[in-house]
Amino acid sequence: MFALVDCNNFYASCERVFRPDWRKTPIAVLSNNDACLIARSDEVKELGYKLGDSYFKLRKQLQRDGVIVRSSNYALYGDLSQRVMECLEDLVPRVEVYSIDEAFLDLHGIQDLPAFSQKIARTVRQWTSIPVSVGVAQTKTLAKLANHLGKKSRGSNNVHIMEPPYPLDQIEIENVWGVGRRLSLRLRLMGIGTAQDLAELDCMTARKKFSVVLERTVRELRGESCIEIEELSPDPQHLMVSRGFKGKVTTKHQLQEAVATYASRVAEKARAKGVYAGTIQLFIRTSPFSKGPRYVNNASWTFRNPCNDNLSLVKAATRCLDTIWKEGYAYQKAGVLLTDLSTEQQRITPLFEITPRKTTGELMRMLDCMNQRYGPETVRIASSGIERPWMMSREFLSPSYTTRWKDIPTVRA
DNA sequence: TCTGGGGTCCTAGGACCC
DNA sequence: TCTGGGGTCCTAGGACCC
Repeated sequence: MFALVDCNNFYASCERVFRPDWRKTPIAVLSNNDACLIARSDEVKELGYKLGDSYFKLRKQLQRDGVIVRSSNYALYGDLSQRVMECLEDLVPRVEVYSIDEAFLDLHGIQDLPAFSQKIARTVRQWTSIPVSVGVAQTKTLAKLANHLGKKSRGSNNVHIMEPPYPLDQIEIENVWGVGRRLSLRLRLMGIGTAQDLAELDCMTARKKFSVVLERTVRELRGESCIEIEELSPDPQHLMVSRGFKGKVTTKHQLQEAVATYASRVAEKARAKGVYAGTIQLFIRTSPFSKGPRYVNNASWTFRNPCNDNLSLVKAATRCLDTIWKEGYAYQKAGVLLTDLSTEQQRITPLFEITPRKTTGELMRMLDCMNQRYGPETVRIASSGIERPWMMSREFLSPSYTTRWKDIPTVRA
């Protein structure tokens, strides 16, 4: 048996952890640049606000409805997520961290599933203050659906154990894990509208007309487990840092600052994951929504010696920018992508290359250490800019209660 | 006034090889 | 004056997920 543990309204719940006075207050969390709604507490959902609604259109309404609005604070959410996952790892031996707010658990051999599932929900709530829902079933796909059903039926303490006969006819095809917008449209045209219909689809047809992925989904819906728990997350294939700007960027100097900032950030990520980049790719673009002239381009640079230090990556990204920069456009976004990643063991160093100076590695270790201790970007490359007017706005940012010394809450007894 | 960010996997099709 | 068959590898693009 598998369980899917899912944090309820995760970002909104995180904002409440250190603000118990907001327990019953409606809370909405905004995307980067405070652009649109990406998370809502139950109260906000009940008020009728939709995911992806743009903030500036709703500002007054939200104010009238007494909704607390927050900018997204990934430092906080990431840290609280880790606490939830550690809590789960304490309860069961095999846990797959599936996303920032979800995990699959292997419940093989557990006798009293209802009692154990309740215990999971209770313990996570007690230890981390984050409410979760638990769905239990025979396959991962079914556990996802069990979770979905559990959330729909209130009062069941957010635990739902699904046993045959599965109530698949109550589930719309769009809610099946692995069936997205395009697939559901195609399936509906074939008269497949519920999870039950999909479970009844012939496996060969699923594979031939669609793909092996859909065939797996069909089998999983029938109770045949095809997707295993993956405890260890494999080494990443790509790493990317991209952001939209606050306002538009029209000068090369400012775009260069952004590119250096993103390249530094992605370098940091690579070091944290212990991987080296074989190739770096830069893209810049104007807004796809604006009426002005459009421009999208990318350039890449392949290293003879795979690397993950800020200096090499910023230098390469800047070179890429030189080749694609064009005057006269209002840039809206840029991104830096690392590919051809290798680990220390896999890393190929050319036979006759001068090995990179040891000091670079040392320098990066010191840099990471200081930035971890005193906050992100305490020490950074000068070309990433000082004032940085293009940097995304986060007007309603809450403190990073758990990851920043100066933000640690004070308790008075 | 705005419209997120970061991943994975699969498939189709072209280049190239014998 | 014609043009098979069977591979591999790579890339781009499309689908999905959160």
